Amino acid sequence: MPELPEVETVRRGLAPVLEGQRLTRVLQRRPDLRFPFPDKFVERLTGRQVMSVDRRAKYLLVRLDDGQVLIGHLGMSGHVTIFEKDDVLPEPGAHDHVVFETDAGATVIFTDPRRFGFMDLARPGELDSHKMLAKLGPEPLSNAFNGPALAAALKGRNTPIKAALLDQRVVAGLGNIYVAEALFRSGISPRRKARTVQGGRAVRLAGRIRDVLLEAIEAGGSSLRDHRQTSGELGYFQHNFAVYGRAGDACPGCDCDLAKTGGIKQIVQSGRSTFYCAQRQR
DNA sequence: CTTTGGGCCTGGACGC
DNA sequence: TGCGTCCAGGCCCAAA
Repeated sequence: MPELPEVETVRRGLAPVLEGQRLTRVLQRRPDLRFPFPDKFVERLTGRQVMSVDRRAKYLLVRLDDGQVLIGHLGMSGHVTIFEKDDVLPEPGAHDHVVFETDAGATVIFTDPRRFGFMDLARPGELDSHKMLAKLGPEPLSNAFNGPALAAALKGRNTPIKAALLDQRVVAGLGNIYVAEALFRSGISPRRKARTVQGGRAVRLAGRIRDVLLEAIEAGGSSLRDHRQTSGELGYFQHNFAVYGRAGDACPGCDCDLAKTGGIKQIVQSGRSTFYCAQRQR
């Protein structure tokens, strides 16, 4: 489940392969992913030069020389595989949905078994008003995101802080995993009312969100260097989570009696699993 | 306005 | 072994 760090890792893998290159061939192997591909998707991409590969929240933004922007989302199971000029290409898999070739001879294959991902092509000037991007909150690694800004976004919100942090209008790019990890590091219970996360709590939470994302990006970057041909998901797999997926375990640094507390709790909030330590998160 | 819940999609884990 | 069931979850949308 690619969240911001995994998407950033993919971006870093793609940037040197695509930037400055021309897309000589684009293969679209089915009519839709989560949504239908836009009209004339292949025609509008073929021959274009890539100016930059950027990221906004969990979206990849491939800016083209004619002002169009290719928007990509990995969904749950999406990933990208990069092949250099002389690499041997595998037979196409059932879930390899889009293939890009550059004039430098690189091939980029987008694979997504569950098809929760999508691709769209914004026309020049229409990126900011795109339905998926228009309402996004601040980038958590930007200067716009800090304690006071987070406190303001949470003010008056009656939902649990867990649900509020998953709302991409509050902060853009967090998913179920990093919300759990950031709340653990902050000592804040996922069940706490969002509106009560103010002042010092909000400052601490904003800081821990930054920390955990930066650490995960760093882990993804190191794995990327080790596995030149693939990007995405690796950071996720190699990262050690303190609470996510660890129901019943003692949390790191915990000195309380596991037999008494039962360790890390797993509950369901708005239909999703939440993991936390009831002793250290209040 | 806010909040909640359904639906999309497939592979893997699990139970019988 | 083989089948059925459930779960994972990002995001939009409809409904309350």
